[in-house]
Amino acid sequence: MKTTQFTIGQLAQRAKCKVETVHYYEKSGLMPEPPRTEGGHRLYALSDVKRLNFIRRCRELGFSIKQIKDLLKFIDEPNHYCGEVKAMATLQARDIQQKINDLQRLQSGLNEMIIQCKGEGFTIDNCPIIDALYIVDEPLIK
Amino acid sequence: MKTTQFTIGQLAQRAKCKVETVHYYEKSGLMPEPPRTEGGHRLYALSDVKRLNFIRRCRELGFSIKQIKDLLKFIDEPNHYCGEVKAMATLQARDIQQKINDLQRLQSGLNEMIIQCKGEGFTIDNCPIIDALYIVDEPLIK
DNA sequence: CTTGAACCTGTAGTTACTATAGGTTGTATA
DNA sequence: TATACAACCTATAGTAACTACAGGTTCAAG
Repeated sequence: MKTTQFTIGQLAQRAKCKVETVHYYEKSGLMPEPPRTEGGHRLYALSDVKRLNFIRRCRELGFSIKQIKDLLKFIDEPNHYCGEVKAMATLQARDIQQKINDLQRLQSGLNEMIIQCKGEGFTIDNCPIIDALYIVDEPLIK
Repeated sequence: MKTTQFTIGQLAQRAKCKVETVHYYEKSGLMPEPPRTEGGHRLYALSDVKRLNFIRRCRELGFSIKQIKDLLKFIDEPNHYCGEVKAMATLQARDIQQKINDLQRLQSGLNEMIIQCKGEGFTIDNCPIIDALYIVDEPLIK
C-alpha cells in the first residue's frame, strides 16, 4: 500500500502558495495537522493538495478564513447540503458585485479628474485633481 | 482675529472618520501635529478639515498611506507640478481597472458555479461548487 | 462641586498573510 | 564516513491600515 506523500514544500508548490501560509492555515484550523516523519517533518497526501487548492481558490474568490472554515465544515461533516454552499456562494457573488460597483464609481470619478488635468506645466495650485479632493465638503461631481 | 477651531472629535466628524484614525494619521505623518490647549487637547483649523478630507478621499480611491504622503508633499512643497499628480492618478486608475477586471473574472466563474448548483436537497458529494473548487488541478472552465 | 463626555497616551488587537532567527533534518556528493 | 546545502522545524515579529481598549486627565454643564 503506497500512498503518495508530499513534504510541505511540495504541497505548497502544487497548491501555488507559500510554506509559511500552510503553517498559517494549519494554525488557523483550515488544514489538519498531518502525520510527521521521525525527524518531525510534515507528510501530506494528495487529498491535502486538493484541500489546500480549495482554500486558495476560496481566498481568491474573497471568502474570509472564517467563511472557508464554514465551507470546509460542510465538506468534512455529514448532514450538510449543497443548498448551504449555494447560499454562501450567492452572498459572496453579491459582495463581489458590490465591490465592482464601488470600484467603477471610483474609477469614473478618478477618470473625470484625470481628463480635466492638463498636466505638464501647471502648478499644484491649478490642479483639478487636487482641487476636487482637497476641499471641505463633498465634491460636486455626480 | 478669530479663527475657527475644532476639537479632534469635531474634526473627525466633519471628515467622516474616527478620532483614532486621526491619531493614526498624525503618527503616520499625514496630519501635522496641531497646537494644543493648556490642558493638552488638540486644536484644529478649517484647513485641517480639508486636509483630512483629502486623505480620506485618497484612501477611498485606493491610494496607500505612502502614496498619499507623496501627494501631500506635492501640495505642501513648492516646485511640484500638476503633471506629477496626474501621473500618480493615472497609475491608480490603471490599478483600479485591473482590480475591476480581476473581480469580474472571479464573478463570472462564481456565477457559473452558482447556476449549475441546483441547491435544495443535494448532498455535498454532488455539489458543483465544491466539485469545481476541491480538485487537484485548475478548473477546466474558461 | 459633581458628573459624564471628550480628550490624552500607550498598548494591543484585527485580518491575512509574510519574514526572520536560530536550530534540526534529510539528501547528495566526495 | 564526512561535508555541504537545501528544506524542514518552531516561535516571534513585521506588514498595512486601521480599530479597540485601558487608565488617567480635561472640559463643560447642571
